[in-house]
Amino acid sequence: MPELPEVETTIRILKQTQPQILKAGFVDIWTDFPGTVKKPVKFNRFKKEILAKKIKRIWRRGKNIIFELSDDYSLLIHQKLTGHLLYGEWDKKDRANSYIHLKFFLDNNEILALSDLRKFAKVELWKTEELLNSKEFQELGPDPLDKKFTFKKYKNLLINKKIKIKQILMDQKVIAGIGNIYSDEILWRARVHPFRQVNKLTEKELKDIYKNIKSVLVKAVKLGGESFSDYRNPAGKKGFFDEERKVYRREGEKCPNCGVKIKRLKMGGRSAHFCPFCQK
DNA sequence: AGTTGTGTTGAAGA
DNA sequence: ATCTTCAACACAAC
Repeated sequence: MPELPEVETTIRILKQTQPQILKAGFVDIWTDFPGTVKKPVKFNRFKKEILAKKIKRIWRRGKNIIFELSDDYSLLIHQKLTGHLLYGEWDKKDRANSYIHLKFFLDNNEILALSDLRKFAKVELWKTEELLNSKEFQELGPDPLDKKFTFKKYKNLLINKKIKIKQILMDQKVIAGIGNIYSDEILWRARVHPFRQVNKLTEKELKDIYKNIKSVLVKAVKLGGESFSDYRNPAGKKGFFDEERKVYRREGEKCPNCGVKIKRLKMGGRSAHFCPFCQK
Protein backbone atom coordinates (compact mmCIF):
# COMPACT_ATOMS: atom_id res chain seq x y z
CA MET A 1 0.00 0.00 0.00
CA PRO A 2 1.58 3.26 -0.97
CA GLU A 3 1.73 5.42 2.15
CA LEU A 4 4.00 8.43 2.70
CA PRO A 5 7.34 6.54 2.40
CA GLU A 6 6.31 4.85 -0.85
CA VAL A 7 5.03 8.10 -2.34
CA GLU A 8 8.24 9.88 -1.28
CA THR A 9 10.32 7.07 -2.81
CA THR A 10 8.35 7.38 -6.04
CA ILE A 11 8.95 11.10 -6.45
CA ARG A 12 12.62 10.87 -5.41
CA ILE A 13 13.31 8.24 -8.03
CA LEU A 14 11.33 10.06 -10.71
CA LYS A 15 13.37 13.19 -10.04
CA GLN A 16 16.63 11.21 -10.41
CA THR A 17 15.65 9.56 -13.69
CA GLN A 18 17.97 9.54 -16.64
CA PRO A 19 16.77 10.56 -19.17
CA GLN A 20 15.12 13.20 -17.13
CA ILE A 21 11.38 13.17 -16.74
CA LEU A 22 11.51 16.81 -15.71
CA LYS A 23 10.83 19.13 -18.64
CA ALA A 24 9.39 16.29 -20.72
CA GLY A 25 6.14 16.98 -22.59
CA PHE A 26 3.10 14.78 -23.16
CA VAL A 27 2.65 13.57 -26.76
CA ASP A 28 0.04 10.82 -26.36
CA ILE A 29 -1.97 8.86 -23.80
CA TRP A 30 -3.29 5.31 -23.82
CA THR A 31 -5.74 3.61 -21.50
CA ASP A 32 -7.85 0.47 -21.26
CA PHE A 33 -9.66 1.82 -18.22
CA PRO A 34 -10.66 5.48 -18.62
CA GLY A 35 -12.35 5.34 -15.20
CA THR A 36 -8.96 5.98 -13.55
CA VAL A 37 -9.16 9.56 -14.79
CA LYS A 38 -11.68 11.39 -12.62
CA LYS A 39 -11.08 14.95 -13.82
CA PRO A 40 -12.02 16.03 -16.40
CA VAL A 41 -14.67 13.31 -16.37
CA LYS A 42 -14.46 12.70 -20.12
CA PHE A 43 -11.21 10.94 -21.00
CA ASN A 44 -10.95 12.60 -24.41
CA ARG A 45 -11.18 15.99 -22.77
CA PHE A 46 -8.40 15.00 -20.34
CA LYS A 47 -6.26 13.85 -23.23
CA LYS A 48 -6.85 17.00 -25.24
CA GLU A 49 -6.00 19.24 -22.27
CA ILE A 50 -2.80 17.50 -21.20
CA LEU A 51 -1.18 17.05 -24.63
CA ALA A 52 1.69 19.47 -25.31
CA LYS A 53 1.98 20.38 -21.63
CA LYS A 54 5.36 19.89 -19.97
CA ILE A 55 6.38 18.62 -16.55
CA LYS A 56 7.93 21.41 -14.50
CA ARG A 57 8.13 19.98 -10.98
CA ILE A 58 7.27 16.79 -9.09
CA TRP A 59 6.18 16.97 -5.47
CA ARG A 60 4.04 15.31 -2.84
CA ARG A 61 1.26 16.30 -0.46
CA GLY A 62 0.44 13.48 1.94
CA LYS A 63 -0.05 10.44 -0.28
CA ASN A 64 -0.78 12.54 -3.39
CA ILE A 65 1.78 12.81 -6.18
CA ILE A 66 1.61 16.11 -8.05
CA PHE A 67 3.20 16.86 -11.41
CA GLU A 68 3.23 20.62 -11.81
CA LEU A 69 2.81 21.32 -15.52
CA SER A 70 3.19 24.25 -17.88
CA ASP A 71 0.26 26.69 -18.37
CA ASP A 72 -0.47 26.57 -14.60
CA TYR A 73 -1.88 23.05 -14.67
CA SER A 74 -1.20 20.24 -12.21
CA LEU A 75 -1.59 16.49 -12.68
CA LEU A 76 -2.56 14.74 -9.46
CA ILE A 77 -2.08 11.01 -8.99
CA HIS A 78 -3.25 9.11 -5.93
CA GLN A 79 -2.11 5.50 -5.99
CA LYS A 80 -4.69 4.34 -3.41
CA LEU A 81 -4.20 0.62 -2.60
CA THR A 82 -2.36 -1.03 -5.45
CA GLY A 83 -1.27 1.71 -7.84
CA HIS A 84 2.31 2.56 -8.68
CA LEU A 85 4.09 4.58 -11.36
CA LEU A 86 6.66 3.09 -13.70
CA TYR A 87 9.17 4.94 -15.85
CA GLY A 88 11.96 4.00 -18.25
CA GLU A 89 13.28 0.43 -18.22
CA TRP A 90 11.17 -1.02 -15.44
CA ASP A 91 11.34 -4.61 -14.26
CA LYS A 92 8.83 -6.53 -16.36
CA LYS A 93 9.48 -9.94 -14.79
CA ASP A 94 7.57 -8.93 -11.67
CA ARG A 95 3.84 -9.52 -12.07
CA ALA A 96 3.08 -6.57 -9.78
CA ASN A 97 4.19 -4.35 -12.69
CA SER A 98 1.90 -5.92 -15.24
CA TYR A 99 -1.43 -4.27 -14.40
CA ILE A 100 -0.89 -1.23 -16.57
CA HIS A 101 -4.10 0.63 -17.38
CA LEU A 102 -2.71 4.06 -18.25
CA LYS A 103 0.34 5.19 -20.22
CA PHE A 104 1.68 8.69 -20.83
CA PHE A 105 3.94 8.90 -23.87
CA LEU A 106 6.52 11.65 -23.45
CA ASP A 107 8.49 13.69 -25.99
CA ASN A 108 11.78 12.23 -24.67
CA ASN A 109 10.60 8.88 -26.04
CA GLU A 110 9.95 7.51 -22.55
CA ILE A 111 6.72 6.21 -21.04
CA LEU A 112 5.23 7.01 -17.65
CA ALA A 113 2.86 4.16 -16.81
CA LEU A 114 0.41 3.48 -14.00
CA SER A 115 0.13 -0.14 -12.90
CA ASP A 116 -2.90 -0.66 -10.69
CA LEU A 117 -4.24 -4.13 -9.96
CA ARG A 118 -7.46 -3.10 -8.25
CA LYS A 119 -8.13 0.06 -10.27
CA PHE A 120 -8.72 2.28 -7.24
CA ALA A 121 -6.06 4.83 -8.19
CA LYS A 122 -7.19 8.26 -9.32
CA VAL A 123 -5.74 10.69 -11.84
CA GLU A 124 -6.91 14.29 -12.04
CA LEU A 125 -5.93 17.31 -14.10
CA TRP A 126 -6.40 20.63 -12.29
CA LYS A 127 -5.61 24.26 -12.72
CA THR A 128 -2.88 24.52 -10.09
CA GLU A 129 -4.57 27.31 -8.16
CA GLU A 130 -7.87 25.41 -8.03
CA LEU A 131 -6.09 22.32 -6.75
CA LEU A 132 -4.29 24.25 -4.02
CA ASN A 133 -7.57 25.87 -2.97
CA SER A 134 -9.66 22.72 -3.29
CA LYS A 135 -11.49 21.31 -0.27
CA GLU A 136 -9.69 17.97 -0.48
CA PHE A 137 -6.32 19.73 -0.43
CA GLN A 138 -7.14 22.38 2.15
CA GLU A 139 -8.44 19.79 4.57
CA LEU A 140 -5.29 17.67 4.55
CA GLY A 141 -3.37 17.69 7.82
CA PRO A 142 0.32 18.61 8.15
CA ASP A 143 3.09 16.47 6.75
CA PRO A 144 4.68 14.45 9.57
CA LEU A 145 8.20 14.85 8.12
CA ASP A 146 7.87 18.64 7.88
CA LYS A 147 10.12 20.51 10.35
CA LYS A 148 7.07 22.61 11.21
CA PHE A 149 5.31 19.47 12.48
CA THR A 150 6.46 20.04 16.06
CA PHE A 151 5.44 18.11 19.16
CA LYS A 152 3.36 21.09 20.21
CA LYS A 153 1.42 21.16 16.92
CA TYR A 154 0.91 17.41 17.02
CA LYS A 155 -0.37 17.59 20.58
CA ASN A 156 -2.84 20.33 19.65
CA LEU A 157 -4.23 18.15 16.88
CA LEU A 158 -4.78 15.24 19.24
CA ILE A 159 -5.93 17.05 22.35
CA ASN A 160 -9.22 15.87 23.88
CA LYS A 161 -10.00 13.57 20.96
CA LYS A 162 -12.20 10.65 21.98
CA ILE A 163 -11.00 8.41 19.23
CA LYS A 164 -8.67 5.45 19.07
CA ILE A 165 -5.02 6.35 18.57
CA LYS A 166 -4.60 4.15 15.50
CA GLN A 167 -7.60 5.74 13.82
CA ILE A 168 -6.37 9.27 14.38
CA LEU A 169 -2.90 8.42 13.07
CA MET A 170 -4.52 7.26 9.83
CA ASP A 171 -6.85 10.28 9.55
CA GLN A 172 -5.50 12.31 6.64
CA LYS A 173 -7.23 15.43 7.95
CA VAL A 174 -5.12 15.21 11.13
CA ILE A 175 -1.77 13.99 9.77
CA ALA A 176 -1.24 13.41 6.03
CA GLY A 177 0.53 10.27 4.91
CA ILE A 178 0.12 7.46 7.45
CA GLY A 179 -1.93 4.34 6.64
CA ASN A 180 -2.45 0.88 8.05
CA ILE A 181 1.09 -0.46 7.84
CA TYR A 182 2.93 2.46 9.39
CA SER A 183 0.33 3.15 12.10
CA ASP A 184 0.78 -0.44 13.34
CA GLU A 185 4.58 -0.15 13.15
CA ILE A 186 4.65 3.23 14.93
CA LEU A 187 2.45 2.04 17.79
CA TRP A 188 4.43 -1.17 18.32
CA ARG A 189 7.62 0.85 18.68
CA ALA A 190 5.91 3.34 20.99
CA ARG A 191 4.49 0.41 22.99
CA VAL A 192 0.98 1.85 22.85
CA HIS A 193 -2.09 -0.31 22.23
CA PRO A 194 -3.86 0.70 18.97
CA PHE A 195 -7.29 0.81 20.66
CA ARG A 196 -6.31 3.34 23.35
CA GLN A 197 -8.40 6.52 23.43
CA VAL A 198 -6.28 9.54 22.53
CA ASN A 199 -7.52 11.67 25.48
CA LYS A 200 -6.43 9.00 27.95
CA LEU A 201 -2.81 8.81 26.76
CA THR A 202 -0.08 10.11 29.05
CA GLU A 203 2.36 12.85 28.06
CA LYS A 204 5.11 10.24 27.76
CA GLU A 205 3.02 7.99 25.53
CA LEU A 206 2.12 10.92 23.28
CA LYS A 207 5.78 11.85 23.04
CA ASP A 208 6.84 8.27 22.27
CA ILE A 209 4.28 8.07 19.48
CA TYR A 210 5.42 11.43 18.10
CA LYS A 211 9.08 10.37 18.05
CA ASN A 212 8.23 7.10 16.35
CA ILE A 213 6.08 8.76 13.69
CA LYS A 214 9.21 10.62 12.62
CA SER A 215 11.70 7.78 13.03
CA VAL A 216 9.63 5.04 11.39
CA LEU A 217 8.77 7.19 8.38
CA VAL A 218 12.36 8.41 7.97
CA LYS A 219 13.65 4.84 8.14
CA ALA A 220 11.02 3.63 5.67
CA VAL A 221 11.98 6.35 3.19
CA LYS A 222 15.67 5.38 3.54
CA LEU A 223 14.76 1.76 2.80
CA GLY A 224 12.75 2.73 -0.29
CA GLY A 225 9.37 1.87 1.23
CA GLU A 226 7.62 -1.42 1.76
CA SER A 227 6.83 -3.96 -0.96
CA PHE A 228 5.12 -6.66 1.03
CA SER A 229 2.19 -6.30 -1.33
CA ASP A 230 2.01 -4.51 -4.68
CA TYR A 231 4.12 -1.41 -4.30
CA ARG A 232 7.15 -1.06 -6.58
CA ASN A 233 9.27 2.02 -7.30
CA PRO A 234 9.31 3.65 -10.79
CA ALA A 235 12.04 1.19 -11.87
CA GLY A 236 9.66 -1.62 -10.89
CA LYS A 237 11.85 -2.64 -7.94
CA LYS A 238 10.88 -3.53 -4.38
CA GLY A 239 11.61 -1.46 -1.29
CA PHE A 240 13.28 -2.96 1.77
CA PHE A 241 11.12 -1.89 4.72
CA ASP A 242 10.07 -5.53 5.03
CA GLU A 243 13.20 -6.11 7.14
CA GLU A 244 11.84 -3.60 9.62
CA ARG A 245 8.24 -4.85 9.60
CA LYS A 246 7.65 -6.01 13.17
CA VAL A 247 3.88 -6.51 13.47
CA TYR A 248 1.94 -5.64 10.32
CA ARG A 249 0.58 -8.89 8.81
CA ARG A 250 2.45 -10.97 11.37
CA GLU A 251 -0.50 -12.35 13.33
CA GLY A 252 0.53 -15.46 15.30
CA GLU A 253 4.27 -14.78 14.95
CA LYS A 254 6.38 -13.98 17.99
CA CYS A 255 6.81 -10.36 19.04
CA PRO A 256 10.50 -9.52 18.36
CA ASN A 257 10.62 -7.80 21.73
CA CYS A 258 9.00 -10.27 24.16
CA GLY A 259 8.11 -13.42 22.22
CA VAL A 260 4.36 -13.24 22.86
CA LYS A 261 2.22 -13.94 19.78
CA ILE A 262 1.20 -10.93 17.67
CA LYS A 263 -2.55 -10.34 17.72
CA ARG A 264 -4.85 -9.00 15.03
CA LEU A 265 -8.11 -7.25 15.80
CA LYS A 266 -10.63 -5.58 13.52
CA MET A 267 -10.92 -1.84 13.84
CA GLY A 268 -13.62 -0.45 11.60
CA GLY A 269 -13.00 -2.02 8.23
CA ARG A 270 -9.34 -2.88 8.72
CA SER A 271 -6.92 -4.90 10.79
CA ALA A 272 -4.82 -3.66 13.70
CA HIS A 273 -1.73 -5.78 14.45
CA PHE A 274 -0.04 -5.46 17.83
CA CYS A 275 1.71 -7.22 20.69
CA PRO A 276 -0.78 -7.80 23.52
CA PHE A 277 2.06 -7.88 26.08
CA CYS A 278 4.29 -4.96 25.03
CA GLN A 279 1.56 -2.55 23.96
CA LYS A 280 -0.51 -1.28 26.87
C1' DA B 1 -16.11 -23.32 -6.34
C1' DG B 2 -18.16 -19.92 -3.57
C1' DT B 3 -16.85 -16.94 0.24
C1' DT B 4 -13.76 -13.98 2.59
C1' DG B 5 -9.87 -10.79 3.28
C1' DT B 6 -7.13 -7.26 1.50
C1' DG B 7 -7.10 -1.28 2.55
C1' DT B 8 -7.73 4.17 0.61
C1' DT B 9 -10.99 7.47 0.46
C1' DG B 10 -15.39 9.57 0.48
C1' DA B 11 -20.17 9.26 1.17
C1' DA B 12 -24.11 7.95 3.71
C1' DG B 13 -26.49 6.66 7.73
C1' DA B 14 -26.89 5.97 12.89
C1' DA C 1 -18.62 14.09 17.57
C1' DT C 2 -17.83 9.51 16.67
C1' DC C 3 -19.09 5.25 14.73
C1' DT C 4 -20.33 1.93 11.11
C1' DT C 5 -21.19 0.37 6.57
C1' DC C 6 -20.66 0.52 1.82
C1' DA C 7 -18.75 1.06 -2.78
C1' DA C 8 -15.20 1.56 -6.21
C1' DC C 9 -12.25 -3.49 -7.95
C1' DA C 10 -9.30 -7.90 -8.70
C1' DC C 11 -7.19 -11.59 -6.97
C1' DA C 12 -5.23 -14.82 -3.45
C1' DA C 13 -6.38 -17.92 0.02
C1' DC C 14 -9.31 -20.79 2.29
